[in-house]
Amino acid sequence: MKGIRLKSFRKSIVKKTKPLVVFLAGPTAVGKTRVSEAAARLLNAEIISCDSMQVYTGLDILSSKLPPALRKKIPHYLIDCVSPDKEYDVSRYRREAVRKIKEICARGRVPLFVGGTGLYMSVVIDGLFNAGKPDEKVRAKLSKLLNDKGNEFLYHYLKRVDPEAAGKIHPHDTKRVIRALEVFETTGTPISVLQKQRKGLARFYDIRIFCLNMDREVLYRRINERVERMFRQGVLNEVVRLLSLRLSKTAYQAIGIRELERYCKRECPLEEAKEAMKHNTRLYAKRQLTWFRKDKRIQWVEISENDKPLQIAKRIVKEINV
RNA sequence: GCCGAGGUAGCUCAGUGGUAGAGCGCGGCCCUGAAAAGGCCGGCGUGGGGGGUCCGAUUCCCUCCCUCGGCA
Repeated sequence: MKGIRLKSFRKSIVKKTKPLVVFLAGPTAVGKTRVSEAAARLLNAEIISCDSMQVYTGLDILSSKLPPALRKKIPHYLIDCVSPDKEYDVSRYRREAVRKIKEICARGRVPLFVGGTGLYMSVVIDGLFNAGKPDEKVRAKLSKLLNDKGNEFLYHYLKRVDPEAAGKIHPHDTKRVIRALEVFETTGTPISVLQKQRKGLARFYDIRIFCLNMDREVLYRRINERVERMFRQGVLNEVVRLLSLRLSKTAYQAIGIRELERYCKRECPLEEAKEAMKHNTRLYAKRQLTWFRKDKRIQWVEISENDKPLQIAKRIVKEINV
């Protein structure tokens, strides 16, 4: 019995010719960050953040970043790499993340992605179709069309040029209708055709995806507590500072900014803004879970609040070695 | 103790003698260059307990329990 187990263990090591890349996902406030430290140590890994808001400098409390002092022992990448007055998007994330993977693997270490932005994760793993940069001019033109003629008109336009994409997009989802039309107008090719042309990393890397999850009620309680903590740490000052800059469209959508902006403009009491932050964060966590649930490659790690980060990390590492 | 108001979804409340809705909350889902964004779908219920009238009660009557307000 022991011999067999040892044999298959050796075999699995020999078989692993592709470099290992690990993803640690999970809804907001589930405890990814604290587990990542322990997991990185056990795996001899370097951490690549997979979070659309932690890329921004200045969104420290809002995005619950690990303080810089605590990031020193293990290298962390793609945190604090862009100013909040700059736009950031999936494409740029993917480019930078793929570069980091190569660098880390070249050093003989393991890239460990940690974060809750599902789209960023999927784009790193499965690739992104190439449609060139977004064209603000075309976008503006299409928005104007939307304003003047309404979403049904825009949707019918899409239905004519790209029925396949139209079939997948709801007429009310104007953001996606516009994007599909933008791609068609700038490239002359329907987005539904381009979307099939993506190259993933699975051929070159041994990719393992883990998603932390816990009882929903406990998670929601933790989210509420986290928001309360943010206020004790001074989110209000942080947001006031951010609002004095010219925030980019992408940075502006972090949960907490619009809510506290309303308070600053005296449009609502502080308590209402705070409750809105809690609520929006809970909805966000729910959407994250829906996204992750869809990906059948994910290995779920059910945890309870009292589990020690090291124990959780050990469970994950054990799964990897199976 | 007496008088009044009321007990319907997780919460606030509508409504009807033919087994019930609304808002919020909650749940599920979609997603490919804005993703902490954007969009779609779902009522999730022993109608306070018991009894009576009626073909039929959440609705009418009686009783008990509970909550709130007033008087003691």
